[in-house]
Amino acid sequence: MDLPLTVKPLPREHLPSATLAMARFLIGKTLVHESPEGMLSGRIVETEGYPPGDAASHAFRGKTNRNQTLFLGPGHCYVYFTYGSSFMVNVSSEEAGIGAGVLLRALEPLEGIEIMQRNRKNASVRDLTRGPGRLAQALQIDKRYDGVDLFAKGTLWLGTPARRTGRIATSIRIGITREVDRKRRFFEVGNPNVSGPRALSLS
DNA sequence: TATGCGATATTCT
DNA sequence: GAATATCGCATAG
Repeated sequence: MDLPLTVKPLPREHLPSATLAMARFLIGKTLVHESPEGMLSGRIVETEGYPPGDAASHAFRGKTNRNQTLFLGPGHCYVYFTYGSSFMVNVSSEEAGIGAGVLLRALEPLEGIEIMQRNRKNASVRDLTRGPGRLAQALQIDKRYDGVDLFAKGTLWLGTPARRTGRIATSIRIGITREVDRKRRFFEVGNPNVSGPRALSLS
């Protein structure tokens, strides 16, 4: 299965300049990893925005060794490890010097499904990239990619939509303990690869 | 289908 | 030393 011809690198200037606009914008776009084993790609179907001043953001308490990628300017890949088992993939989302990001929570697998299944033993196709930890494992994205510019020539990049994007809805975010009422989660309505409780993915 | 719980390691306090 | 932007398995309904 080849990458649809319509998928090309996304021009950096198409990125909205604010975090929540970017979180919505990224729904339907393509995440591509040209891994040593082959092409791995998926449609982004679920994101969460963590804008400046958000107490749930890793950048809220200022720059640290871990979160410095969030301060690099729009379009950099912030990867961190959590819960002793999972990597999380984010896109930095504000101008250089301001820490903010968009968490990529779920993909719809497009290309390299067999490789993804090898990476994630015992997972059904639906579960390959449904959830932030799962998508990172399926696409083999780890700490080595922290700081990568997703709009520069490289092996990890953002592409144009592979097909038309469905309706987008919002909800509160998942797995946080602060600013819990903010509706900063975005998802493609009805897509089976969207993660989280069913009740959060309706409307 | 829904809910609950333990595993696990890195970061920050 | 505590907390964590989660996952997968177990159990119950």
